[in-house]
Amino acid sequence: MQQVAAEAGVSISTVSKVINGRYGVSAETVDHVTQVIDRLGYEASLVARSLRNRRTNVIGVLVMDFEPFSTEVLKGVAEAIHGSGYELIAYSAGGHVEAQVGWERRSLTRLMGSLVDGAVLVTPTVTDVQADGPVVAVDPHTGPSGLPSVAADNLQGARLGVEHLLRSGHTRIGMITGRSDLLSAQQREQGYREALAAAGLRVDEALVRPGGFDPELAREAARELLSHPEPPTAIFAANDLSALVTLEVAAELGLDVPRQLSVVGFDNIPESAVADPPLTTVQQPIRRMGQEAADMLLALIAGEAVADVHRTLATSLVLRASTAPPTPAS
Amino acid sequence: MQQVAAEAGVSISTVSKVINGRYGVSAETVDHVTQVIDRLGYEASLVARSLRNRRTNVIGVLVMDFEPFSTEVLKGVAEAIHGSGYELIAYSAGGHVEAQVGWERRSLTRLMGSLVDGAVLVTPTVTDVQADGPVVAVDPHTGPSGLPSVAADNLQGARLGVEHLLRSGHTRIGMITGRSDLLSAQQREQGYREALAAAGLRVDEALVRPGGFDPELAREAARELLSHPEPPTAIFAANDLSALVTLEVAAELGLDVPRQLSVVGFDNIPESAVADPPLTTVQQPIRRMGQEAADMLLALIAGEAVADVHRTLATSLVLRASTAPPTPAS
DNA sequence: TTGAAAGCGCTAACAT
DNA sequence: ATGTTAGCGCTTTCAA
Repeated sequence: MQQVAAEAGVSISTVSKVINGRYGVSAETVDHVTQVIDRLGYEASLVARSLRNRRTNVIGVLVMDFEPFSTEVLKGVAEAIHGSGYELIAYSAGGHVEAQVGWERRSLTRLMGSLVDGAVLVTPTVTDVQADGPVVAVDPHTGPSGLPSVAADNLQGARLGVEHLLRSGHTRIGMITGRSDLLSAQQREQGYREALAAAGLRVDEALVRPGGFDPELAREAARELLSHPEPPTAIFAANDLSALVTLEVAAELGLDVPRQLSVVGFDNIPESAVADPPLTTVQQPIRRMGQEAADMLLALIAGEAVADVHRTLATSLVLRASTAPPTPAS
Repeated sequence: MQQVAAEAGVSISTVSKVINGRYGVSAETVDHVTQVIDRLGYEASLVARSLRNRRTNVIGVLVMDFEPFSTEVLKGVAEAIHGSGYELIAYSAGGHVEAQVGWERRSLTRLMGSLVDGAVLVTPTVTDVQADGPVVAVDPHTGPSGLPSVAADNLQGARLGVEHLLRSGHTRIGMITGRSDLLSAQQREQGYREALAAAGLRVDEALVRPGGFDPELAREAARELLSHPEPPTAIFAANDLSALVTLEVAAELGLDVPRQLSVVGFDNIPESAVADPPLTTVQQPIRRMGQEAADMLLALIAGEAVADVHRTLATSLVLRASTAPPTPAS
């Protein structure tokens, strides 16, 4: 900015006024300074500007790490932001081990109040944060709390998946559960139990094994289920990763999917479509979640009243080739 | 920071010293201040710190928009950054129309020199930028120029795709080309021509139609090719989007793919795996490109000499169901 | 060992 | 219409 001022032969503040379109500058000066700016390819430093201004016109997406889920949310947010005049910054503290716990609060204090006018927090574990600006949580791990939030309907999704199996004629349906400290996992298990109950079926606790959203734990759980003296004819996994592992275990044991075993997952990650066989799964509308969160955030920033601060988006069943009616013979 | 200082009964500068582990503070004071910091959940503002320091320990990924390609690069960069101690910021000016041209320079001047120590520029059109820090371009549209860059081997990829068709026995192979102002598109066309030439085949210019990487143009091109009096038995499309459109046109015309027409795409976007039929295509190692770019950037920031500043990564053929030998009858 | 003061690039209130 | 000055939150001399 100094360069521009020197080059144009005016003061720094005049340049600032030109850039920000403030009154009190002659049209002539505006022209001249504008030309110099263009010639030098100057653009105000986002940082310096943020430090001085309360408003930055930037919204932030704070993530623990850039993985498939968070980047999908990011795409949704970007779509919703288009044409709003806002810029977008996605921030990850880098996923180092020490940064694990409390990354939400840390990231928030680092960016909010400067740099960003509001933030979307993706899959936070802690939601009792307070920041000096609007914050919307996407898929909070501990459920809707103080923070406005957008999440998928895990309960309904799980019922969808299990009901599909029930309709196919399965009655002995096992489940590989998720991380018990996460609300999403609890709800998926609850949906499983509710669907069975609604069908008048009793839950055989021996068929509910912990998978912890973890491939190795899930592998163990799948082995246990399939080596049960009276094994299930279908397995509902709390996430696709666990379902994919179940597919592998079934292959190891020489079980034909879907003829001898049906498998339903949850998430619909890209890998599921190209699995062998392609996985039938419950899809979360991740992009939509990002869009809704961004819409909500924009409204919050604009000071508008937001009616439903805890939104739940419907999930849907994606039918592929890992499910079929049970074979009477088996 | 004022709060912390007040709470701890010390000066602001002492707090700063504690945070940055500077010498000249008693162990006792360090302990006390650290406790207060933890209790208040304080974290230094990234912005204020950037403004003062030359070094920020943050690297930036600058994109025009958050779409599938750029987010895939982002994932690769994130992987490479893990454990390096760097934080990651991805920035998009928002994709508004006025920001279209020259977004690379603008973003760069906005963020570099403050906020980020170095940047990865994704698919820039302009590469003659100069910033006061290292910059690496991923898949620059105009080819390797001044900027260090990482790109896929478009030439080799195109040959791979066309050679697959040739090996299957096709001799009448059409092409839907890409945006002629983009190097990647030019190279893909060149690869097509070279592969045919290497097979001793002459290129029938009537079978090379412009698709511009645009669905509508591509649709038109596909229609022209397939309504040719002597239509090709196979089509190589410059990108998956065009190939997918070609599949649609073939279906409209009642052509069976791959029995009556083989189609090969380029990119391997997720949609291609679930197309009908699943598309055989040339895959770009997008994640790897992000990783390589990040590795290079890190080395550049560390002041290390980087031998190969223009890297080209090999592409590979993904065989799916849209190709087959030509039917002698047709 | 600690604190006071200057300054990073910018904007806004104020003075000319 | 233009320039001067203070200060955003932080780090870093430098002095106490």
